[in-house]
Amino acid sequence: MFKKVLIAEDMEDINKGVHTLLIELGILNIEQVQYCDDAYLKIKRAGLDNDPFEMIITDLSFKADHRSQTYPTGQALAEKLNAEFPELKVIVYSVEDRLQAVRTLFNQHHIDAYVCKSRSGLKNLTKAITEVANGNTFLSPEVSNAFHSTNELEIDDYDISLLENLSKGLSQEEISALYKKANISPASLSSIEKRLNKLRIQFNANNAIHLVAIVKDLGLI
Amino acid sequence: MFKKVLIAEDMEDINKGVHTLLIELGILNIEQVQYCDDAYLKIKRAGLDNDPFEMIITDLSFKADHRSQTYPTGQALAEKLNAEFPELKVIVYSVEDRLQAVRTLFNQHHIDAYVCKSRSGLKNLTKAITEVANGNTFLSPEVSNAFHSTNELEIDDYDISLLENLSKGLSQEEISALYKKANISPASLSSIEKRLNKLRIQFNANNAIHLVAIVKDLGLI
DNA sequence: ACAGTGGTTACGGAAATCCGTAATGTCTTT
DNA sequence: AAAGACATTACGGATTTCCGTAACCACTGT
Repeated sequence: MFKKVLIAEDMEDINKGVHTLLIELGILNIEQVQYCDDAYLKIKRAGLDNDPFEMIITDLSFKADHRSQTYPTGQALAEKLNAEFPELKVIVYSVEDRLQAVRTLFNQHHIDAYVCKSRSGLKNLTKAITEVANGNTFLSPEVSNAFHSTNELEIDDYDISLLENLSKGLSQEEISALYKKANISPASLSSIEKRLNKLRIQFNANNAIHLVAIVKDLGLI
Repeated sequence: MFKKVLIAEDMEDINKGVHTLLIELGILNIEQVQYCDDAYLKIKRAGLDNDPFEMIITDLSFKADHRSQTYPTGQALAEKLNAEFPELKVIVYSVEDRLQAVRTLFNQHHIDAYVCKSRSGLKNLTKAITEVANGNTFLSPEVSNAFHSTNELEIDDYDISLLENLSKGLSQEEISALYKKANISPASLSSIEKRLNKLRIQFNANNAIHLVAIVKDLGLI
């Protein structure tokens, strides 16, 4: 089991809950921070002191306040940690249950576990910690279908970009002009229309507004 | 100070945090539930037993699971409690910081305090409890401008309903037909167009898609 | 009673979307 | 080189959204 663990979480009460859990698991050295930047600094410091953290449990969303942050979200922190401290184990503990977000965390930033805060959040967190301690990964049941799922796999980056531009208020014609300038391949208005039509069918959307609302709810954009 | 208090909150760790706070405040009789329906039943029961709760601290959002609920959200619970137990004090303790939601909770459902879960959530909750115990109301600083504020005051429930229907994929004409059937007052296509135009200006949106994307990001819908 | 204000409705034209069809282009297979 | 599959583009028409103007109420205040 781990000996030295860091908790990053901006709500003090949850912080307390996770803290007691770690104590019950027999982890001796536990530190807590309420900002991602502090988390990074503590990990950096510990590394320099040759007494590195073995694991971090972090939330995803941190409410912004007066202090401006280099790493405003757990996502940004995870990315940085993966780049600089690849051996550090990372568990994300968040209310978010958007499959796309979970996928990128695992695939791009190589986190070791993702646990959804929910009624049985602490139970799952316990499982996650023991799994990670054994060198495995862990995925909360709420988002377990993030990977071995059949659906929505055929939506590529082009689709995402299309949806993002739509949600930014560009008309289809403006998007066409933009893609022509940027040399992005299907750039004609006609192709864009066709692609959006495909997406509408795929997501059972009545119109473009509906489509954007749906994919925003799914966390695709 | 209160003697008998109920906590409704679906995440066990936060539940624990609030619980310890209440103990520190010297409140003897504390009960907890993880579902709004259970909260209602407990309060009902206590009323029949002539030993009613004096206060409830409730979250707003409860994750849905297998059990189907009559009151799926804290909002629905607050509405029911205000109608049936008007003397019961209600404190809402939630991460939500949407001003419109806070306003309706105070104006329609007559809650006594609204506290945002945040870094200083427990501190504010303490304040809220003492204020409510003295017969006052309390509002977290994060949402204190929900009332004496200049901004976004002119977005009412009608606007919200409009945006929601838009995001559900209804065309403006369909919304018009719907409102005519439901006897909702500005029901003509023309009025709906005009209202949406106002909202677009207010939110600096280029078109309806953009508008829906923005208000979804803001959490208005 | 009267003008003024603000909200609802009506209408019309420009622009954007939705949707089907068809032409062109590109690449693979034989 | 020819044929077939597939993506991209082009075009036309129906529908919807966008936006200005104006008529029609209801309500206010001097």
